[in-house]
Amino acid sequence: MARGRAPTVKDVAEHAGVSPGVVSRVVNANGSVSERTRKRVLASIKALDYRPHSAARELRTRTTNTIGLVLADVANPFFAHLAEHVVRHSAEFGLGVLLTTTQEDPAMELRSIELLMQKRVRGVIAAPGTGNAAAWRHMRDLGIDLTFVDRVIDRIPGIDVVGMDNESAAHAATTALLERGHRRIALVSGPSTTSTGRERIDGYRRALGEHDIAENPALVAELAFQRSGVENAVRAMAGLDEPPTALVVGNTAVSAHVVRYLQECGVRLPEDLSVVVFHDAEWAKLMTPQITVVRHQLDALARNAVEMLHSRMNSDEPLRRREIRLDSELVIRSSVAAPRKRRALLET
Amino acid sequence: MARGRAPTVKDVAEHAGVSPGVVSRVVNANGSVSERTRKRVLASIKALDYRPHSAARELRTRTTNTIGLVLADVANPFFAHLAEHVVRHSAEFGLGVLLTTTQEDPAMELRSIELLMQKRVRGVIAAPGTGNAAAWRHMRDLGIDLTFVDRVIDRIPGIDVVGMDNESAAHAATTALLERGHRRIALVSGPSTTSTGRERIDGYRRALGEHDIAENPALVAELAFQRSGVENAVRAMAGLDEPPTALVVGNTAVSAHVVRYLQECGVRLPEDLSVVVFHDAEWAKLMTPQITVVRHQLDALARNAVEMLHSRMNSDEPLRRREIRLDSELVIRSSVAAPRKRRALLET
DNA sequence: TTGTACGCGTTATCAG
DNA sequence: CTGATAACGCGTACAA
Repeated sequence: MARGRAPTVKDVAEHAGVSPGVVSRVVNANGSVSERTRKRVLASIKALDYRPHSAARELRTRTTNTIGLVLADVANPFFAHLAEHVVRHSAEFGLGVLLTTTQEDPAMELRSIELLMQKRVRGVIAAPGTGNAAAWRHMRDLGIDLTFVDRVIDRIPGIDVVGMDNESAAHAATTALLERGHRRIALVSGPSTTSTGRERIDGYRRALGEHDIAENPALVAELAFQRSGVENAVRAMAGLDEPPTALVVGNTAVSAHVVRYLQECGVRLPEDLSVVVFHDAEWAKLMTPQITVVRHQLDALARNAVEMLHSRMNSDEPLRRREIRLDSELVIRSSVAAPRKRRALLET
Repeated sequence: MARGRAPTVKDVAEHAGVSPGVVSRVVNANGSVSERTRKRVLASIKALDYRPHSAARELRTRTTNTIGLVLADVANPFFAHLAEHVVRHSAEFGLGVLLTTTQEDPAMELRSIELLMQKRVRGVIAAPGTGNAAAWRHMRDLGIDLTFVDRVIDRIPGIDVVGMDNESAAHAATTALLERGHRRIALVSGPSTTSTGRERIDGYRRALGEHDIAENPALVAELAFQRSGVENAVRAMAGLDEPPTALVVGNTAVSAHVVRYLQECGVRLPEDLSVVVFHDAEWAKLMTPQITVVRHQLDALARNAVEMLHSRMNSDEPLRRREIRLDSELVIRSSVAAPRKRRALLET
């Protein structure tokens, strides 16, 4: 719908009987201007409902107050909370957030990157997927500051990272199960092509090793971040001659599906299976039994990401690459118990 | 971090031995250009890694491919899913999405509006709160196309709306309970200052009326979209001489808290209380019993919103205001049953 | 303290 | 089919 053109500095200047330069100085609290004319200009601005044109300003100053946020799937409660916090903290810095979603699809991620580069965003916060290392590096080389959250692509140096200490978290979760007497502990994790997947598997392994338990490959399932594959993986593990007595789910994208499928199969928690899940989603505390979770500091994660990006954006010095790892907390709930007598997990 | 300036049309033109205008025509598939030079220009673009500068283009063409999305709280699963779908469908149209969050705070909403106006976004999709009717109207008057989702501010004509048929949904939910023999049905809804709150209360009332039941004000709680107030409201209703035997929760922001508090109080579902909740969140099907829900067509909601906005953006004709109401589906699960013998709901 | 003039990168117009 | 030129709205040196 076409409307009358929005007022410009020129209009304001005319209305106030000054020159455009003066108006600019007023709105940007830049150069000096007499109090009298300042008042007059301010009045004209209000009178005309003047609003500086972002694009023009960006063009002239060669900078924006917009950042990009690239996540896999905002419908995933983990990313949803992360997004909410990032948006809130960005607003505190006066930064707008251009949100983009990839569905874990490298092609979509590439399109996101391309969009953000055209928009010349000032910086980007991203939970990177796999396969676009070159594109991310390119982005950084072009001067767009970059902060990775949650995940790392360790092939790319010079990019700040803020994530969780996944190794320790997985270690703690596994150890808690071991200490309750479990010996056959299964792990459903994300792909080991992602940093989070790798780190969580590492922590799991370390815990097993410390208890002199040989790792059983059949008990480790690397699932893509999609619903498909969940049922097969669960059935495969449950159908083993010696099925697991405990399960750690380190893949937030599928954890609800895993738990739901266990329910559907009639697996009783924690009698038949003890369960620990990464991320303290809403449902964890609503279920019966309440699910033991690894609780992340999502707000701190977001705050650090925004702050790191912001500081980097405002310093010409290419600071050394920083990496922050936040501790997670193991919240024991009733889905964890000592193993019971051996029996088949599923009636097949 | 300062980097060498990005290449411009001028650079590309030089490199290809043509004029800037030709380059522009090539990238925009606009005017006509000989195949030979087109190839050459394309090669130069690739060679220099040229990317059109969004801001410059916006300045010149007086238009953007960015829209705003204003929601209350992306951490709320309802809005999270909505956001995901909006972002995805927008991407299909080549639209970037500037996400903003208000926490149901009018002041934050106003800041969002201001940000989006400065950015001169092409259009906005918003679930508007209360108290900024004038600002929204102003935005529309300035030529920014507007589509409201989920909620309506009916004081503002000329703005497209796509929402759910809340009245029917609440009516259906209430009726399902009535038909199972419930007579004392409670309702926890959002503030009646919001359209969704009002409509859901209306539907609830109509259902009661059709069954010749007088409305009991003590059984209707209008809760703000915040956690606080949940416990008091629940306790107040449970403490009545004649406590409700069924409950409809029409406020997605607090529904999980309501259910959790009921659990904590030892209220058994559905024996002590039948429950229906708006929005089919992840946890509804994970709980024991599984919760009966009103399931919305969130993807259709988002798709319609984006499509309406897109069509409006691309037609100079100020089309008549359109309003779309999507049906919701009542998904009966085991949290609903016939009322049992009367007993106190809480041991006080 | 204020005004002027130029350039940011792009596209539309108009001659050639 | 191509090239030159102006203008989009703003900030900023520099001159007044």
